[in-house]
Amino acid sequence: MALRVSEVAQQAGVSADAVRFYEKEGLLPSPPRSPAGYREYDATIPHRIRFIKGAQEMGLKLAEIGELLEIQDRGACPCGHTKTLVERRIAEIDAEIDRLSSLRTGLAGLAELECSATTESDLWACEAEFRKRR
Amino acid sequence: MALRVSEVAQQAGVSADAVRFYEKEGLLPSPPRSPAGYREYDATIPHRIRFIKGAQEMGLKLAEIGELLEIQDRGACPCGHTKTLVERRIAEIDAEIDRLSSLRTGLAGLAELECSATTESDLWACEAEFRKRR
DNA sequence: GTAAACCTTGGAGTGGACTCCAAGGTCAAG
DNA sequence: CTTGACCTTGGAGTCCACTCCAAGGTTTAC
Repeated sequence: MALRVSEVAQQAGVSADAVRFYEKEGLLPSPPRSPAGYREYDATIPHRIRFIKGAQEMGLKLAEIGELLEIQDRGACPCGHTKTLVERRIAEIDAEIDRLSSLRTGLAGLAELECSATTESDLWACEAEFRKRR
Repeated sequence: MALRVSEVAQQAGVSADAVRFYEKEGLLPSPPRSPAGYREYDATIPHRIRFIKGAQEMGLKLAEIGELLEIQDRGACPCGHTKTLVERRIAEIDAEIDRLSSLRTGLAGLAELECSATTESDLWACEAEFRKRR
């Protein structure tokens, strides 16, 4: 009935090492142990791990996900807190998209340059050209 | 006449530790030393460091910048190589922008949800909702 | 009975670009 | 002559989310 660490890992799509790591970091509760000391998980744990992975894909850090889970485990709804984290993350994403967009523009201009391998065109010239174009 | 490590660092806008680090990584030549063993840089080095920082801002890794500088130091024009790196980097940026954009869409939807702190709305509900919206 | 396939633990290693530290040497000013 | 600001080196620490390992114990299959 009870799931072993690698079964949980396989169901959640992560490694057994990762499951133990999440436990060590406090994202998963310490499960009961078999007489031999093996971890015995109940069937809800893979769900919890998939939540962790989902939140991670949204760009949240393990520490942040841990906070959310902690609030949740205390019986409260962490949605307000989640919203704060999500909004902060959206702001970060917007900043990052802006940064990457202007970077892309700069690089695309650089790539277009006629910078054939003749004597005077060199790396510094490329870079000087790039600077001009900003 | 010769510049000391912290003067170079200050002119280039980096730390003295970073200058020594670049030397160790092969991005800067080992400069001549004073009788006491102090590094003595010529005036072109801050320019080289600013180039490194510029290339870094474009998202190139130190190892890649090192390759470029090595070609350059051998007297060849690294522009062809640069172009390859730049084009690869543009592709990475495009992929990253796409990823962030769809992430943003998902998160924005999540943030809009009426997920007030009543009994049944919890983290898992938020997440289930998020999954539906993809 | 033995081999394969699990499980346990603690601890080290990864990448990237540094930063910080200790323990000592050097140099100019007052 | 001492204070303080520089310089040298090697090596450790940072962040993040793991992964990999060794050295052992357990369980399962044949």
